[in-house]
Amino acid sequence: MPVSFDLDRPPRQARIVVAMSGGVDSSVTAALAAETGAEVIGVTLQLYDHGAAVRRPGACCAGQDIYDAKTVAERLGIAHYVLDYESRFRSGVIERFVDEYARGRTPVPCASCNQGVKFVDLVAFAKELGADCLATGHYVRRVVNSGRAELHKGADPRRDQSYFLYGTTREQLEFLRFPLGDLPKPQVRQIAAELGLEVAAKPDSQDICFVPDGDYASLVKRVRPETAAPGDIVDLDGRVLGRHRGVVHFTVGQRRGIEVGGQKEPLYVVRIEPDQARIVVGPRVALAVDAMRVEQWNWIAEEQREVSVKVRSLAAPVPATLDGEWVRFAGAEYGVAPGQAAVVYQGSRLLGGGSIAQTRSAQQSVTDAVAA
RNA sequence: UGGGGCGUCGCCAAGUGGUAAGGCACCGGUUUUUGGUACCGGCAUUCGCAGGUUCGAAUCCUGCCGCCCCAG
Repeated sequence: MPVSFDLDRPPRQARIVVAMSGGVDSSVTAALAAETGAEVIGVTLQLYDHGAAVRRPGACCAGQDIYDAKTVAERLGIAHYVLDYESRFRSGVIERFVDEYARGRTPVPCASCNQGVKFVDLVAFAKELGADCLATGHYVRRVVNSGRAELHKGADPRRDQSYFLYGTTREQLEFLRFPLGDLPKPQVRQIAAELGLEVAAKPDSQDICFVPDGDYASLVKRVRPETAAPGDIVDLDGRVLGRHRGVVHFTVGQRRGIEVGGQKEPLYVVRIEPDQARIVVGPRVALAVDAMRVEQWNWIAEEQREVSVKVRSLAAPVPATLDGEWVRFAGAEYGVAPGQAAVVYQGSRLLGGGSIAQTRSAQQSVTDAVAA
């Protein structure tokens, strides 16, 4: 039984563009689209030089992945295009990524990728092709309620990817389809296997797609050498505890890599001061935060006051109250890093989100100004 | 060169005759389409060095080396 893509026209007359990364998820998405009887066009974005990443299993849209996508498209008998989006990806995702680190913040490149390259540029391209929709393999659900599209978490809570899609606009959402949102991952792999897709057992992607070996620090240092400047590691009172090899190696809430021993309890990064090349560390309690300021909000739904919010992709949402740009947590949150996304939910529905700009310590109730 | 104290894993630190706790750091793994967190596992055949006593010592004795403090 074919999955419905909820189109205005009968499938036989419709055209579906599928974003194919070369992985299992988007391959199955393409297969499901083809099953409807619609004309399906697979599109793969070449996002960065595949030289270094070509051998990485699970990397997205480098040489091997493009080949995999093409192979799947052939098997499904659908058209397939490869678009060179390298320069857009560089300016929209990679440069922003390194700039954020240079500011002492911790970016979410997957969110900016979806927000820009995928949902702006690719949507525009699909519309140019006269498509009825753009389908992707994200594990999220698009629910139409009273004629209006809502974005919900994926049915498989372990797989939900809505966190990375908070920047989706209402307009984009009208055009997007996520046929995997109701499926558990094992079933997706099973479908891939039944169809004989060679990517059926391909490992899930992980780490940052454009960073080979997960060594993002090397990339950032190359583009922004100042992030490699050595500096002091100080405690909350300013006492120097040690030295570090560049602010790029740290993120708020981080424990490992501080290399300061002899303590009674572990030390965590509490604050990053890029201008001073200084890392401020403290015990876990110093990480407690009771509010944060979020900027560049995007609202898919109507704004609400009482919500639940996620400050990282892997975490249960916690209750919070919205007050303008500020989000007050009902309890204390730990390791809230500026630059990460704050995503607001009501139940399974994603209401909106933005970028964490600064946090307020629950301990002293002082505002930590984040270096801008 | 008078007196006192100390020297146990990279750091902190238990252990004073019975066959080396723990914490921090570090390393590895698990988890994960961001970073991080968390969790699990690993991590001193050896206690400044050299002798001695003892069935048996990091623990007792002797000497040496090093460091700290007080007093000169």
